This record gives sequence, C-alpha cells and structure tokens, in this order.
Amino acid sequence: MSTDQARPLRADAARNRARLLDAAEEVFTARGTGVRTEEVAKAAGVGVGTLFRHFPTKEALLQAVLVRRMERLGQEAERLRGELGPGEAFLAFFALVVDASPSKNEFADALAAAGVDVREATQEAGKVVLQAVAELLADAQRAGRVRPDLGVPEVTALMVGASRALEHLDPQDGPARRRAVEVVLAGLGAG
Amino acid sequence: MSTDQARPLRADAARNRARLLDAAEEVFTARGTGVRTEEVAKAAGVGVGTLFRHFPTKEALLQAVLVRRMERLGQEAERLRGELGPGEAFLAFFALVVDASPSKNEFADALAAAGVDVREATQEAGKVVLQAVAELLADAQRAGRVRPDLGVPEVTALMVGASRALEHLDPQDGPARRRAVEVVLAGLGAG
DNA sequence: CTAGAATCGGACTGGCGACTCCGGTTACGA
DNA sequence: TCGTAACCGGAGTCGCCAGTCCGATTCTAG
Repeated sequence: MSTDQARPLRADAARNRARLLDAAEEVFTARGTGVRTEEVAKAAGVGVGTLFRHFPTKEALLQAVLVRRMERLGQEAERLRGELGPGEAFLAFFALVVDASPSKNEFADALAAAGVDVREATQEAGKVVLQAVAELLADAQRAGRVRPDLGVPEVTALMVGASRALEHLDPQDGPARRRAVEVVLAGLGAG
Repeated sequence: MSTDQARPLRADAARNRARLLDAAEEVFTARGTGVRTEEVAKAAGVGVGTLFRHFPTKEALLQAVLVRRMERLGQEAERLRGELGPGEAFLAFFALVVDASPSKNEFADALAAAGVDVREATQEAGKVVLQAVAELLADAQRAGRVRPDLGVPEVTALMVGASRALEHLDPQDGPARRRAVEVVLAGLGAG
C-alpha cells in the first residue's frame, strides 16, 4: 500500500531517491535527527524541492530510513540463521543489533516525539524482523542456550536496552563495553 | 559556583522558583520535553517572564530539574544503604532507578540534543550519585552478590539500559517487565 | 533529433516557539 | 506607614526551519 510504483520512476528520479536515502541515513546518524532537511539535500547533491517531492515530510524521510534499516536487519538475521548454529546465530544477531542500534534508537525517538506510532509505521518491515528474531530465539531456546521463559518482546527490548547502555560507556573502553554486553548475555542464559 | 545566593532571594521569588521547578518536572515528565515553556509557566501559575528570569533558557530549566532529580536519587541511595543489607540495598536502588528513569532519560536526551554536555552539566549532583553507586556496588560485591569485575560505569550504563528496555515493553505486561529486569540482575550475578 | 512530460533547484513563505521589554505590583527595611 | 528596590506578567519580537512554487533543466518515446 505504500511502495506502489505504477510507473517505474524516471532514471534520474530513482537515482536521486536512493541518494537521498543514503545521505539521510548518513547525516542523521552522524549529527542527529535535528539537522535541517536542507543539509540532507545538500549531502545528497540535490535541492530541497527534490527532497520534499520524494518524501512529503521530514518525518516521512526518517521513517523511510528506519524501514530500510529494519529490512536490512531482517535479511541479516536470515543469513545468520543459515550460516551458524542455533546458539551462535542468536549471539551474532544480538551483537549486530547492539552495534547497529545507536542511531536507529534516535530515529525511533524522533518519530515517537513527532507523534508517529512507530510500531504501525514500521509494521511491514517490523514483522519480518520480529519473525526472524522469533526463529532465532526459538532455535537458541531449543538448544538450551537461552532461558525458555523469555518471549520475543523481552528479548528485543533487552537488545535495545543493551545498545542504549553502551551509549553511556566510553567508546574507547572496549573491555567495559564487552563486560556490559556480557552481563546481559549471561542473564539471558547464554553464558 | 552555581547556586550562589549572595542575597537570599525575596519570599515570592523563592516560592515562584520552587513552583516552576515542580511544574517543569511534572509537565515535562507527563508530556515530554517538547512542550512549550509557556505551558510550564501556566502550570506553575506564573508568567513566562518570570520563568525566564529564573532560568535564562529552557535548557537551563531542564538542567535544573535534572540536577534536582539526581540529588534526590543520591539521597535515596544513602538512605537505602543505611536501611538494608548490602545485596538488598543494591537491588532496591537498581529497581528505583529503573522505575524513575523513563523521564530522566528524556531530559538527558533533550539536553544532549541541544548540544549540552550532560556530564559536565550534572557534574556536581552526578558526583554524589556516582559516589553512592560506588558504595552500593562495593558493598554488594564484597557480599558476593555482584560480579567482582564490574565497575561503576558498566553498572550505571546497565541501569539506564534496563530502564530503556522497559520503555519498549507493554506497561500492562507486568510479568514480561519483571522477566526483563530479572535477566539483567541475573547477569550482574545478583540472581 | 525533437517534443514535451517529468523532474530539478533553491528563493521564498508561513507558522511556531524561545526569549525580551517595560508598565504595573509587591515585599520589606526604616 | 512609606519609599523603593525587586519582582511579576504577558503582549510582542525575532530567528529558525519545514514545506511550497514555478522557471529552468533533463530524460525518453517516437
């Protein structure tokens, strides 16, 4: 219902759209969601008019970036599930999320602050990720690597929480960061 | 160096200042840090002029509220340390922070987004809390209730992380929330 | 190669909200 | 009780930034 492309979009338009998405992700990640839309347009080598034609609202742009991230995350999860054993796949995914989240959190916050129901906005992509997490978690629990009483909501919440925790630690202090993550993993029962 | 009161502030001024602080805490907590300063003034039964005389900036107001919270938290920690045994005091404090944080997080985020170095801004009050956490943690570790390799930074980060995790869980779903916190506590070695 | 439809760019607008200003009010020392 | 220094209130100012508009500039079908 959202990405209908009745006509396949002119070549330059498609290119600009992609550039905008990339630039937005980069700029917002590096300097926060507060930066002017003009800056994003400039980073994409495009005028603001073009930006707003593709994304009617700053919020819509944020949302698009967030959705794309989640889609990528879902794909990663599937990949890991195929490549690694049940315990390892879960751990690897956890680590992936914890590393990738610091900025995603900000996006979600900004959208929530703008009065957007993030759940609903990312529903489509969210389903995929949740599905992947559910599979990863079930595998790990079946293999006895994770407490059996935990559900997907708690686990995802803990992933976000862990990534948030790391935001408060010195980026240079690797050992401390490792210890913090370790605490959560230990608590999950994944020694 | 900040709360110098050369002259002791006229009675009405002091009262208004206190009301503003209370109103700000209430309003910002209930409706987010995005609400207009005018609303805060109204809630305090005061004009915006008065608000800005006491706090030259919205940001300064936010900061003042945050500092006051941290001071209270520090006092709570001391109290708990006096009243409970080493393990229990630590757990109780952890629970306290996790419950009290959801809004404090927002404050801190807002300040950070405004380009304020939160560390520096809350330094005075922060020291007290950190000191208290350090004592609580040392007690708990001495009593064998917490992994001995953890430092204050990791523990505080995990407290914040845990509170953030709860933000992503259904407020109605008590059991899930409890399980999530339990995971972190178990990981700390305080099962 | 050409028409003309689709897209581009960036100056401009409109609204919002933090902060100022000053005439009126109030607390408090003598 | 009175004078005055300190404080109050809220209408108005000012800067900022999301979003619009339209002449200029491509793309692509034929």
